[in-house]
Amino acid sequence: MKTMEKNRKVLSRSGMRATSQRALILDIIREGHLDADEVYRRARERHPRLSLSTVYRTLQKLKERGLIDELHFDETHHHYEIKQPTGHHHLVCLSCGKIIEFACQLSQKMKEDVARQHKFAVTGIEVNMTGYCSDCAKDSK
Amino acid sequence: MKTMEKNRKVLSRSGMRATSQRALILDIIREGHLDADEVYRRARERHPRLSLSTVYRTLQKLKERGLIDELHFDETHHHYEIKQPTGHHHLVCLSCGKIIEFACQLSQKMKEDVARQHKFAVTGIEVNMTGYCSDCAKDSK
DNA sequence: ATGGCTGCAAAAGTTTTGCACTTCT
DNA sequence: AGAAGTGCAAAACTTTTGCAGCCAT
Repeated sequence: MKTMEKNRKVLSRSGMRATSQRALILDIIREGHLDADEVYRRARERHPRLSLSTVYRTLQKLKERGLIDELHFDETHHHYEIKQPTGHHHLVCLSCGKIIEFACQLSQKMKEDVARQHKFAVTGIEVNMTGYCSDCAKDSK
Repeated sequence: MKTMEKNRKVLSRSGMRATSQRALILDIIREGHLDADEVYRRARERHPRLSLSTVYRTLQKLKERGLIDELHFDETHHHYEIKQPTGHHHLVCLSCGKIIEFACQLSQKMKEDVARQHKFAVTGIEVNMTGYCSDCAKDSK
């Protein structure tokens, strides 16, 4: 598998040992905005002896090294996504659970405003909106 | 206590039974952006037989009725605050943990942009920034 | 009075940790 | 070889639930 080789290189370049478990987990995170348990279940299909601890430890480490981002939706657990070059934020459909990414030029300005007004050195920003997607077209009034 | 009477009225008006536990919990949430366990600990000082289950059930119900908002910071548990008339968002200092509220006129526009571009009916928005407050003045570069 | 609420205990769900063994470099 | 990573089991932490009795309306 070509992509596995690429994943190993990404890991090495970030100063992490390139194990098969990590390459696999990285591969799976590219599939979407998954939580730890979903990563675990998908990974087990290809590597049945993988443990959930390894998933958690790997997610932690990938986050520290800046290879993935952690998302905090309205739930008791987190979701993860591959770090992307352009900043973006998320919409969560309350009906079907779909997660939609949206680009946002305003959030940059928002950061600057806050930094100026509160003398706050911003290192991260997360914007999450909830609602109903066009497919679900809820008659919520 | 005058404020307890007020809390009971708030509860009744929202169609909830006004119990002493709920009035107390509402009172304590006014103290800040607390998580369930912190609400529990503070509440026990005034009502030692209060159970943690009641705290969770009450927070759940207050959220449903729109009396409080749930915040999702970079943690495995949630925080709560009294619902306020004007929308605002939060800064979390990574050094001292302080939470700063900031008003934001841009988020309204952000919602409108998203609604238009993705045909998404927005019901909620949460903006959280992390960084370092002026007191901590980190030499993070 | 009666339906909702509470406390307690137990369970469920999520994340972390200790340790012996394995793998990467 | 040595350090870092893994699997397993157990623990820790957060939240939910069943149930008998209590309380607000």
